Amino acid sequence: MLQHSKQLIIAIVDDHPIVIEGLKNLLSSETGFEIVSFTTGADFLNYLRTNDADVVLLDIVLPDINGLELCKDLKKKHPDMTILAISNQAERSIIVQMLQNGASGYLLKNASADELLDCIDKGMRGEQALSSEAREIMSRPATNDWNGIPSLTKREKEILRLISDGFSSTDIAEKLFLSQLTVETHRRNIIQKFQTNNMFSVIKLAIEHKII
Amino acid sequence: MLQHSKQLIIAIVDDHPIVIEGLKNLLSSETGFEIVSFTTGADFLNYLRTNDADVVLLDIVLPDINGLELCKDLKKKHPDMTILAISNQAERSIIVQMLQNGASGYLLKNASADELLDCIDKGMRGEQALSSEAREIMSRPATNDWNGIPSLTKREKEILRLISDGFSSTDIAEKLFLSQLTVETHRRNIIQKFQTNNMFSVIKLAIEHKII
DNA sequence: GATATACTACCGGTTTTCTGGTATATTTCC
DNA sequence: GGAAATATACCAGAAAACCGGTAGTATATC
Repeated sequence: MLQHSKQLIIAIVDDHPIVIEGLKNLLSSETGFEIVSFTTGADFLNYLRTNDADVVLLDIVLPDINGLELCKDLKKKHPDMTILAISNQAERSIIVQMLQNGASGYLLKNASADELLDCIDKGMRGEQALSSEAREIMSRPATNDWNGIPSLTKREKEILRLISDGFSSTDIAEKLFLSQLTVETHRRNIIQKFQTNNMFSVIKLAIEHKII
Repeated sequence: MLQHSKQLIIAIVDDHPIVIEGLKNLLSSETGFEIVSFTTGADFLNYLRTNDADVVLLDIVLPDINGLELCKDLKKKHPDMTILAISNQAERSIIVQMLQNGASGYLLKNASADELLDCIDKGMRGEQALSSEAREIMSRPATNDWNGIPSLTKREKEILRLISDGFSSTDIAEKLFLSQLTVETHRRNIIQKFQTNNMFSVIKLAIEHKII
C-alpha cells in the first residue's frame, strides 16, 4: 500500500494507554512503520529535540498542552510533518481550527482500522484526510452565522481564562502587573473579536470552542 | 494471576474500534480469556440472548444506550456478571451513579495496562475496582464545601442560559415577563449556589458540568 | 396544618463592566 | 527597514452587575 525508501516513524500522542495500544495494534499490520508513543505533549516535544517523526497521530485533549496549540507549534517547527488529529470532539469548529493549524486530517475516535490506514496514506500524499464522520460534519451546510472562530492572542487568552475563573479587572491587573485600564482594553478587544455584547456570551463560546 | 476451571468470557462494549483493539491487545497477554466485543448496547444485549459473559468492560457513552442505564439492566438480568465501567467521564457524580447501578469498578480511559488487569482481577473477586484517578476523585470530598454540582431550579437554569447567551437582566425580564429585580434575585441565588463571586465563573462551571 | 422550596418583587448603595474614544511602546513578520 | 499586530495605558460617562437586606405568594411535601 505504501512504498518508502526509508523507514517511516509514526508518533502517537495520546494520554490514554488503551488508545495507544489500539493504534499500535492497528498499525502493526503495516510493515515498515516504526511507532513511538507519548502520553503528554511535553514528552513528545522532548523526543523531537533529538529525533524525528514523519506522521503524528495527535489527540486534542492532552493533560499538559492543548492539541490545537501543539499542532500549530509542530507545523511551525517541522513543516514537513504530517499531523492527523484523533479526537472524540465532533464539533465542526474544532475540526476547522485543527485544519487551519496545519493538520492534514481529522479522525473521530470511532473510526475503523481501514479508515485510519487510509487517512495516514492520504495525509502523507498531501491530501486532506477526514474520517467518514468528520467528513459528514464538515459537509453539513454551514448551519450557522458563525463563520470562523476569532483567534485570540496569548495575552487575551490569559485574561479571558482569569475572567472565567471569577477575577475582576482589578484582580487581573494586580496579578499580571498591568494597569487595570489595560485589562479593560483587552476585554473590549476580546468582546469585539467575538462580535458579541458582553463577556458572558464570550465565555460560553470560548469554552464550547475549546479556546480556553 | 487468575485461576479458573472454565474459560472466562470478557465482553467489551465500546463504540471506538481503536479502544477495542487496545483492550484486546492488553488482555491478550492473559491466557484463558475469551474476548468478544460490541460497538453498541443493542448488539451486546442481542448476544446475551444466546450467550454469556463473565466480565463486561462497559463504556458509558454509547451510540444507542446510556451506559448507566445499560449497567442497571444488565445487573438486574445477570446479577453474577462483573461490570467494569471504562470511560473518559471524570466526574464524581457519574462514578457514584455507576457504582450504585451495580458496577464493580470504574476505570478512566487513561488507566495503564497494569491497572486494567488489576481491576478485572479485583472486580471478579468481589472487591471494588477503581483506577487510580477514579480513586483520587472519589477520595476528595476533603474539599468538602464542594460536594458536586449545585442543583439549579428550572427557572434558574433558564435564566443562566439566557445570561450565557449574552442577555442582560433587563433583556431577560422582558423576555420572561418578569420584573428586572426578580431576575437579579435569581442571579444572586445562582451565584450563591455555586459559592463563587460572579457570573463569569458560574458560566464556566455550569458549562463544564453540563448544566447548561 | 405546618414546613420547605421555588418564584416573585422591592430598596439602596457599591463595584464593575461596557462604550467611545486616543495613543505609544514593543514585537513579529515580510 | 518598515508595516502590521500586539501589548500597554489613559479619560469619562453610562449601563449593568453585585451585595445585603426583606417579604409575599404559590406549590409541593410531610
